Amino acid sequence: MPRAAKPDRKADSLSPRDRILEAAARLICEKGYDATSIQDIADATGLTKAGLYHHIRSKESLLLEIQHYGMDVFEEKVLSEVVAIADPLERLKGCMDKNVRLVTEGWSKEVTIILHEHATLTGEARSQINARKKRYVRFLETSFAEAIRSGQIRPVDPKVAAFSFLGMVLWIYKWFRPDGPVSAEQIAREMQNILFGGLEIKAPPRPPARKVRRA
Amino acid sequence: MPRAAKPDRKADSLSPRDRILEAAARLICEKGYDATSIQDIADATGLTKAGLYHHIRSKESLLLEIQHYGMDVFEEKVLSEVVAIADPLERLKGCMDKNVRLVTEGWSKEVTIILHEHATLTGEARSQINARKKRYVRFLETSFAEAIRSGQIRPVDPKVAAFSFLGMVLWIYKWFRPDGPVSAEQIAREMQNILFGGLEIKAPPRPPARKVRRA
Amino acid sequence: MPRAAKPDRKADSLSPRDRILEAAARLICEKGYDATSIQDIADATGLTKAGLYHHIRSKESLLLEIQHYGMDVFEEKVLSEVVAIADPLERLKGCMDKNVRLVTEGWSKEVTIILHEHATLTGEARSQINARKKRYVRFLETSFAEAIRSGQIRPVDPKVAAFSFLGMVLWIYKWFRPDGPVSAEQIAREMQNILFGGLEIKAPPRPPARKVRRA
Amino acid sequence: MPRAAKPDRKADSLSPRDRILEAAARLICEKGYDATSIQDIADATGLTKAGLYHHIRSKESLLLEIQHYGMDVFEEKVLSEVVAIADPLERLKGCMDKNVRLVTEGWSKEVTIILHEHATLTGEARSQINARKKRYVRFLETSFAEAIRSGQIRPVDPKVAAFSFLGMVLWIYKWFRPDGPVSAEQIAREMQNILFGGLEIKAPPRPPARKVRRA
DNA sequence: TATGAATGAGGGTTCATTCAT
DNA sequence: TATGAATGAACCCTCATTCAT
Repeated sequence: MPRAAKPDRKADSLSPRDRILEAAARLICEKGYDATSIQDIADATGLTKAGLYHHIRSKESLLLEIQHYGMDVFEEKVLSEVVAIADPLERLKGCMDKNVRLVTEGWSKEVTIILHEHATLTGEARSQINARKKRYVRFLETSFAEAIRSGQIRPVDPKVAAFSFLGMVLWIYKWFRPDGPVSAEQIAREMQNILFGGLEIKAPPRPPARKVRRA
Repeated sequence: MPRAAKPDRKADSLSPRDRILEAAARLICEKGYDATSIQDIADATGLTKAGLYHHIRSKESLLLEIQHYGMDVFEEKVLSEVVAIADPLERLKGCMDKNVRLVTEGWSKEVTIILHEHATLTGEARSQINARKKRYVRFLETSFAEAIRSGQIRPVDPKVAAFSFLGMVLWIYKWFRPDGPVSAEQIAREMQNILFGGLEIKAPPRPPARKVRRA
Repeated sequence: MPRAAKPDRKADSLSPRDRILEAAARLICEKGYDATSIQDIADATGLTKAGLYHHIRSKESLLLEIQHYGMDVFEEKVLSEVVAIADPLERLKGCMDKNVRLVTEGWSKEVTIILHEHATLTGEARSQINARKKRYVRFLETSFAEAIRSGQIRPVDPKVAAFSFLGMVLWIYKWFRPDGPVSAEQIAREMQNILFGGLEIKAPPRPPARKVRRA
Repeated sequence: MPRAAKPDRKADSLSPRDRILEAAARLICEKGYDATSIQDIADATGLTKAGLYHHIRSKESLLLEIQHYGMDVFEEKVLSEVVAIADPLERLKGCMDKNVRLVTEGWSKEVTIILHEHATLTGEARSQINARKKRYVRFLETSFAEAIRSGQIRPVDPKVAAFSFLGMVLWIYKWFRPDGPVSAEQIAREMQNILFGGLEIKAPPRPPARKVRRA
């Protein structure tokens, strides 16, 4: 399993194991799991097919590992950065910012695979990944519920809110192009604005507003 | 063997052709295009592989036909219902409502396939479908831009707004279960609320502002 | 079986049967027997595959019939024209002339098929055609032997002479193009010249030769 | 499994690759390309179909390789042996001798395939082989033209002469049987005799000879 | 570690032929 | 006669995986 804490001199100094994961992720992301053959991965790593099997147990285990790795990165780059934020609205905004950047900046391969090959794994492997995904959904749901209770955002269904958040953010992998007209920063800013700029109850307004109206 | 003498509520009275499309859509939706074999589809329709080829030209043509059919339904059930709405905000709200219902009520198979197998078709076939998809994106972008110009919603990037809309709505296919805790109606209502209830510039503020300007 | 004695107003007035044979011959000549499907022949005749089977017994029977028909035409246009010639050398020269014309002028399709699909038929069907071919070889051998006995041509092996004759003449189907630089007439004349102009013993030499034998 | 420790006179010591080519050539020669299945070739080599594909790229590539190999052998055993002969008539006679021996002695399989499957290859592969064939035709044409200019043979059309030469010689593959009544040597001798014994202008002898006799 | 060779299973597709209508 | 539908057998080829070396 690739550790994030590494000399990190880029792809050339990686262990064979990591070079395989790297190549597999690239190919599976580009062509899909079924359309990527073991031969493709062997070619991309300069190994023979049989040689490859000294490093991996099976094609499916590769996919599982890539998905776990993607979740590792996600949890490191997104979740762990925001879990400690006490204010639920700030937590959600931070989460959106980090998540947009993850999807748009460099880790899109693994994320794309997790999203696109969501039904390829089966049995235990599938359950493992699904459990990790559900943790994230629940984290979002909980945060939305908190923000509603605290009066920071309007009372909406937390589940629908969480999946709306996810849909907006994860859908990005289907249309974003790094060399396109919209930058990652713009997307992060605009999406925060779109979802929270409206959703959010503009703090002073409401209670005063009521008072004013009553007056 | 299809007997004509039957109550025939649904699938039983279809032409062989349509029964094949129906079965193929179901299987491809469930397992993915690559994981669905011609044998699977033959089994599901009670034909032999060779018999199947009496009705279709190739596996890929099946996928193309399903996707075109999905786009047909989409354009009939969603686009054609809202294009004539003059008010851009109402148009967008109506569009969201119709689209959510399409995704949640019965046509999800074809839509799912269009979304999930977005890179499976190649060449001319792929271009055809992509062109139809892009029409929808542009329709949304344009509507958002109009609504911004008319002052009905806050000034956000129309492209990001359009893809946020799409992400929210289309992502539904990944999590919605008809027998789940959230109904299709709820989703439609809540998502309208989430995206426009916030995005929209609340009416009261504006009139005074206008009056002031006019004054 | 197509009769040669017909109104002969060309392809349009033919019986379905003959239109099938005509189309099959054309296609099999162009693409080969294995590469020509029953569907191809059905398409070319405007029939359905099943309709075709009302007129023919099997694909192989079609090939047999075409080959028999080719042999019919050959015997009518070549053999029957020259068998009665008493002088063996004149007979051979006439035979070459007729044969070259047959191969180059209009009946090349059936002849090509007989030559190219010489191993496609099996069993009884193959034997039938082979028997007819062998008759021709023996006819040539006999004629060469006669011409040698009569002192008209030099003493060569009649079998090799016969197959040389055949090779020269039948090979034409591999290289002749009606719109090419060499006309059918030229070929006929030149090949007579090449084979007999040389082979033939020029008049004067002969008498001495007899004397030698007598001595 | 190829064991190295063996007397190994012929086929047994070949590389798997060559054993495949050998078997394929034999089968394709016997039954034709279309009628020879990959399964046939696999059976003949003791491999499975999938195992076969470890050594070859496709069925068509096998045919191409066989044809190129046939041309290689032809150029080595025929062309290279005679190109250097200065006298054009001697060159043609030598060529006929070598060519007859090639067709009758052991290399007939590949030659037969080149001749019979002349329309099976397509595209680039076909062009490659055709180019090599055409070189030979031009070589013969040129040699005939030279021999005519030098007054060694009577003035005939070089193109027709070249194709007559080819027809005689190549047709052999259709009728020659190693255990038949005519030996390869006989064929070579007789065909030289038939084509050149007559074609050739008996140099000074004839016109003077006549005068002398008359005198 | 590494590999060449091999394989069983299965992929999509085509074929000549049949038969109820 | 004619046909739409169907089929069993075969087609070429690819796959993930294994194993002796």
